[in-house]
Amino acid sequence: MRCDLAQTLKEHGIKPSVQRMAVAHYVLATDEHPSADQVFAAVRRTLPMLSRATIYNTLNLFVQKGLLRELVLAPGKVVFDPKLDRHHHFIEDATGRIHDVPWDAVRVSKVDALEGFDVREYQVVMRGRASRRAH
Amino acid sequence: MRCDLAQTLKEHGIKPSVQRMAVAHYVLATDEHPSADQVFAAVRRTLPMLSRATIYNTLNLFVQKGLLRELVLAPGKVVFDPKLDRHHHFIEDATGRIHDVPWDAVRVSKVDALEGFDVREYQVVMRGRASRRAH
DNA sequence: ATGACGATTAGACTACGTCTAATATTGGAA
DNA sequence: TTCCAATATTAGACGTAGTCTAATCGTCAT
Repeated sequence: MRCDLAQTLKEHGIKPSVQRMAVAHYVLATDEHPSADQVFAAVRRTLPMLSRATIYNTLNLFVQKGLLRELVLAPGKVVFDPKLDRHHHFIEDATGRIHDVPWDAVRVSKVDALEGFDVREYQVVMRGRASRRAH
Repeated sequence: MRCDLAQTLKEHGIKPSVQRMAVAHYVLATDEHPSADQVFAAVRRTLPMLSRATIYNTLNLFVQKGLLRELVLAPGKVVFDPKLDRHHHFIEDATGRIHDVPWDAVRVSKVDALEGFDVREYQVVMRGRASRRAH
């Protein structure tokens, strides 16, 4: 996977660089939904001179190029999600923790027939308690 | 409607006050999805000494008491929505404008059967272009 | 009237994100 | 290889949304 990273970036029209590789390495590998600051902290461990501006530039570039999705699910919580496959999201009331919900776990119908709207993408956002083991 | 405002607040366990009435009057009447600052600006026109802290206190109180819903639909855009009936949301890519989508316009199934999650509420968030007249 | 409690106020403060100007890196052309 | 232009990165200043604090004000029950 490591050696494919540069390739993955190029496929999305992103010129690879040390910093971008490091960000991609972290953010594409994790199961978490990290915030910009979490990414900053994590990548900084391997690249201590990394600047805050670069993190934001890079994350925004990735979003723009379709490599990441930007999720805004709770006040003050912007979070990034590797855009591998479509899925929905479940947010725990108590902790704010975000879980992925498989695309097929719920079914949404009639979205395409929406009068007056041309839906490019959609997702279901659910809130509540995690009733069993944390997924 | 005007004279019921105090009653509405009390029904939600909120002690009425001049400031709270003014905020409620604006935020429950509008069709917009105003941000905290929009509410601040609007209510200030009638109550010029109103402080920023009061707006946030009041809006958060209303949310906590179930009178409003807090929507976080785009980065940096927290927005308030009178919690009258359930509905979904459609966000225009170009403008960020938020439209209500009637609850019955799409159908979501299987939400209650979600393994491991106890869903308290959910909504569908859609993004795309408004294809005809702005709803 | 008085005292206690809650609401409101102004303004300092924090956190997240953007902008700017200067420097460093890259890739291509000679 | 050397040079140039274009792009990426950096540090730190800046902007903005929202929170916190301490003091003041209002309300209500006694």
